[in-house]
Amino acid sequence: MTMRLSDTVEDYLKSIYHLSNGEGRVSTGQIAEEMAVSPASVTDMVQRLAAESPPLLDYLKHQGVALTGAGKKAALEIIRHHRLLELFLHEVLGFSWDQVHEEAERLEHVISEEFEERVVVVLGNPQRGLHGEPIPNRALEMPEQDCCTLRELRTNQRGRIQEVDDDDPGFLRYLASQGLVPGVEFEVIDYSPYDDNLRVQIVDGKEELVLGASVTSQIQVKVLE
Amino acid sequence: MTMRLSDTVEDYLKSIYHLSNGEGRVSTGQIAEEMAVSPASVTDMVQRLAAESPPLLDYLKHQGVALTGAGKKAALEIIRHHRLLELFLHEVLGFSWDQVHEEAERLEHVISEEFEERVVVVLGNPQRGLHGEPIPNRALEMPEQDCCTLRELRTNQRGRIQEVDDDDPGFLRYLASQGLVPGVEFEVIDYSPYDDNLRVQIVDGKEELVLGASVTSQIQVKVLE
DNA sequence: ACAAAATATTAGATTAGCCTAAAATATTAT
DNA sequence: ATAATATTTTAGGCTAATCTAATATTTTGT
Repeated sequence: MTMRLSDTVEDYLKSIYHLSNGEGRVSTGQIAEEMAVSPASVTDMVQRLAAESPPLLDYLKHQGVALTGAGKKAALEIIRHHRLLELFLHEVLGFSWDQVHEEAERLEHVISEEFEERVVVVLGNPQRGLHGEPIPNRALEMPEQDCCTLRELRTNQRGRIQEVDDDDPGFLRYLASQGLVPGVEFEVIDYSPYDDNLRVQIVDGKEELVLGASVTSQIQVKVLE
Repeated sequence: MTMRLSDTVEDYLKSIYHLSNGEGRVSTGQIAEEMAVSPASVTDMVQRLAAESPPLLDYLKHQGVALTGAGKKAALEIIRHHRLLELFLHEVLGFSWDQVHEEAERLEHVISEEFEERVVVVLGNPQRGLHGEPIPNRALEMPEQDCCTLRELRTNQRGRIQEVDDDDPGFLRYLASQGLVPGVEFEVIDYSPYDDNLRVQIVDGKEELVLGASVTSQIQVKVLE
């Protein structure tokens, strides 16, 4: 009896997916942090979701939770909605890339499968979202990704930006202003071990950029060569 | 302190608007019927809404409720969303005229003013919805309507269909199949006082149509001449 | 290995929105 | 005018989602 999930439950599943990348266990504390609710609320909720039939979470006291198959499906459905909506809001309604997240965050819970499918048709069945995120396919399978964070690269490594975090408008405007958008290729000129700064040269770009760890850890890249 | 209204509250205000046409008082029983909840739930809710500051309803025990200025504004905002969305879903995403209502019913509560405004731009600031309903303007004023129900017309009167009820997909498909869509002109050939049937000839249409009261009372028309 | 610190869980409350059953008030029909 | 019927309101309860405060468990540092 797969009941309609509340917006709140969908948000929990989505957060857990993001924290675990769909695989391992995550602590209730991490979830509380991510969702800005008290740890007690999280414990309560994860116990309820683990008690559903079928269970959406696998919960072990003091050992955190993992998504079950059903929980992962539900999370991917919402993530698919979110990414399709962000693209739709940009392409069809002209929202800027820093505005789309907030709007999609509300719409993702209420659109029908009919709406989803019509958006897919209008957009031409896109494989990646506005910020480079892979879009789960109709069968709710997430495409395999071969990436790491820019933070992990070192001097002389080259790469291509695959994906950037979509939830902070100010950060997104900053990235756009620096030309740090998905698809762009670059080379790491220098790594500074003390502050974790990277000096980066964008291919065809003008000056080099110096990027701190809080920036480089929010950019997913594919290493070239 | 005009707090964000819940979806439920918005639905109550919308129902009250529809039952009262924005003006008079409506009984708690009517609201309960319209919203498919118990009369006790309605009493509870209307008392809360009348106690808000500013009050959204004017409530007198055993005498029903009327929308206040604030309540009417809130209702019209949702109605504007609904009608713009129906048109958008049809024009941009290709939903059929009987599918749009259900989808708009959910979306109307979550779209931002930004979304609303971008839809207005894409649609060219439309004055009427997909089913002929007037769309409240940006200042949330409802255009004056000069209409009555088809049911009130009699033999030899001519008219133009202005608006049809949007909430029953089956009814809408029936109307479309009979050519009874907004803008169409017709003449009443005969009125039958016993069953309230009307014989109607559509201008440029083939055969006459015989329409029962449950159909004619859901069609708004403008009398011609 | 054990005390201190950090993290997680339980217990007890609150709020919104709904319900049913009982009581109060209006309306209608004779 | 009053009894019978309708409608409306009150009273008491339920569930989902949250909170704070108190307790329990795990992890860490010496």
